[in-house]
Amino acid sequence: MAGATERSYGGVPLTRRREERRARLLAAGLELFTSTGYQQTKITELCAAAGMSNRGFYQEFETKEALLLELYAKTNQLAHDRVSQTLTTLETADPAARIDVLIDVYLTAVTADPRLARLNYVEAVGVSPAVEALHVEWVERWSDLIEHEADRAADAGLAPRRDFRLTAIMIVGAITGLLREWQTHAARYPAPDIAAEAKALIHASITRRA
Amino acid sequence: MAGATERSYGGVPLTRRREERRARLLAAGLELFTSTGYQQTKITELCAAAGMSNRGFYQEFETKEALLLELYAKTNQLAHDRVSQTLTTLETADPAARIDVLIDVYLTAVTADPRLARLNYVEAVGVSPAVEALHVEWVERWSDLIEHEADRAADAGLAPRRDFRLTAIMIVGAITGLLREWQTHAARYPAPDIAAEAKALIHASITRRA
DNA sequence: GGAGAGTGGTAACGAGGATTACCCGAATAT
DNA sequence: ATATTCGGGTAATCCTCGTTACCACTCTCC
Repeated sequence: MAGATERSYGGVPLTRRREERRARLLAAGLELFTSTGYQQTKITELCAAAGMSNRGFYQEFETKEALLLELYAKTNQLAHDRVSQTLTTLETADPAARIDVLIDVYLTAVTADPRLARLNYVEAVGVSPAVEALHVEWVERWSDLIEHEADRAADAGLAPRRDFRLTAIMIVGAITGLLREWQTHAARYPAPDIAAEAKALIHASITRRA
Repeated sequence: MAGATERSYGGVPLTRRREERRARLLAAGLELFTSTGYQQTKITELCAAAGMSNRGFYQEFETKEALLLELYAKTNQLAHDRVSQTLTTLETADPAARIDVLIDVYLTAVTADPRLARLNYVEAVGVSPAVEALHVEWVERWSDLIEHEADRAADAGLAPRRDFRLTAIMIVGAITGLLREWQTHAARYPAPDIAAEAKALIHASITRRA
């Protein structure tokens, strides 16, 4: 009845083993969802790839969708953390430079592993209301960030003062769409070229006078 | 043995009835795929919505995927026809005007019914290799068209001469992504505003000097 | 008017796969 | 050392849905 103390098996405490299994399932999910496809991936396959039995899965996740949601959130969270952290170190930089860095950091994060791009921009699209809701949430978050940068640019006189909301949403959609296409041609088009296109796009959208 | 002549039932010949059923199934598919969601839609529901029995479906389509493919292709084909037809009537117009018209015609076609946007940019994403293949095919086609327009702009001295391939693909991805976001906010953002953003984006991408 | 073929609906079949009940083996505590 | 409890794997269950076999009905042609 020592419910408080943690029993360890094989010298490894419960929480650690859970973490490890969780990590292995996430890795297996990323791999299979982006090769076999999300819908086509069976729970059993997932477990096999993660080196555990069918049951192990249900110990960690409610459903396959929950695993997808976590993968999606994790990727975005990581990218967002990196971007916002980088931006705080550039507090004094000029708005144009901030935007370039923003793009670079984001693209580096999501193109480092093409599977992440495929996961986020193909496999996680239209899966379920819950996934769509999470997507919308992240679009909001990214739009806020871009809108804020656009406002800074306007303050600095680099862009006209106006409501950048729709523009920000469009930019998020555009980058998303760009990467959605990129991941099928990843071999052909290097990430830096993508970044150049994205930068041109975002600068033009914000500074346009129309 | 009058294999050539067509038997008619209820005064309606076979081919016409098939056409009508096909049309009703397509309509039901568009409706259900975009409300219930593609994956969640059962064949039985599809048939119920189309006012026919389970069997009617298999008479016209191999699988649910085939129906989706046809819907997808049809939407793109229609938009493409309109765009290319309009462009031929503008043979003499200046490149910038052609691009604006291109955007207007395309966006009008796919935003006329928000369901079309949802179908193309959400429900039909990541469904299966076949659907992805069709998507890639259409991206190619649209990219060719845009690349061609970009070359014309370059010829006219409105843009630098360069390889516009990646830019064209990006533009397709960007418009796609923009519409993917738009369809969730359709109520809030009017189509003309979207068109303005899209035009700014495409002009900037083509004329950029970097 | 009847024979025969075409058409469409109903209902049952069967596969695929998520979920869970059960059992065995491992690790602690007395 | 052994009783006790916890963790994990296997395998059966159950359910959902796509698919199709069969039947009743309608229409044409002789």
